[in-house]
Amino acid sequence: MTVQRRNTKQRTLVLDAVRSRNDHPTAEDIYLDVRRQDDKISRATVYRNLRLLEDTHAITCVKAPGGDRFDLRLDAHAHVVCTECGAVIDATLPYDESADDAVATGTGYAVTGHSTIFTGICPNCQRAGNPEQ
Amino acid sequence: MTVQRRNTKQRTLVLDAVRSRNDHPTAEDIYLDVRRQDDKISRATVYRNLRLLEDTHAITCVKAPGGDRFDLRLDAHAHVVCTECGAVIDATLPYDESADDAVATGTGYAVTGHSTIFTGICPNCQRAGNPEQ
DNA sequence: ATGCTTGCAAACAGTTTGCATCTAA
DNA sequence: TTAGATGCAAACTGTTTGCAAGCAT
Repeated sequence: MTVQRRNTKQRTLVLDAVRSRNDHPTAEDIYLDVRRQDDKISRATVYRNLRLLEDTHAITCVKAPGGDRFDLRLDAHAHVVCTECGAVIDATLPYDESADDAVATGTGYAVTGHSTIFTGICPNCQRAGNPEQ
Repeated sequence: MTVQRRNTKQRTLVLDAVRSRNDHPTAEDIYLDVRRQDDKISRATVYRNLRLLEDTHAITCVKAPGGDRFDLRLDAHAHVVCTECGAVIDATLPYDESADDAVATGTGYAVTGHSTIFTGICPNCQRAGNPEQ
């Protein structure tokens, strides 16, 4: 039987915070957002609930360099990270499930999925000018 | 003009250590390997040289959950990570450069590349049995 | 000689954990 | 009532950095 979960005010705040933004916030971003509603909530609670909501499949998590980013979308999809400012957006590219089978066959691993992260420079940072790179 | 680099014993040891294994070692793995040749080398030197060799394109680095893994291969390619034991191997899958253009066009980002990580369970861990997952 | 490199220790970022207290069910 | 959840502080992991001494060029 599955573990019992309780509906605490804090858990709801964290879930709502993730669902209220589509810019792939960090745990710290969520902490700061939630702090505005409840100035007693601790980082530990935010981290614990983000993990728990992830385990529960209520949210997903993008393993980006520099730290995990949280996502209200539940379907597998690729992301693009700006190497200048760290912004993360969804990639306009369909998730290719057939690749999982191909790699499973080729490697012998029991493949459960894959994650693709594109790197580049976002329109804003391109405009802001890039002195020597 | 490009910055001057010196050929120190430590730098050579680190490069050789990465080149002598194809199992995508962590910085700590390399540190331990190199320590066997030079018991005075420090972690800081290993980390500094790994970064420098990466910048120099002498080695590459795989951003895996739990820490960077270093790779003697210089061509872009996908990886498969075992979620049980952390083993990282090369994926049997060609790197798709056309995806970069597609995403650049779709998002407005100046895409420089992408990295794909498959997750799954390696043959060893499958054999070792997986009690309840 | 010059200045890139080293080793050491301390700092750092992101995240997790032990524990006493609190609270949803 | 009681087991899950919280807040706090401390611990932890992976990595970077300041600094004085060392060594490649």
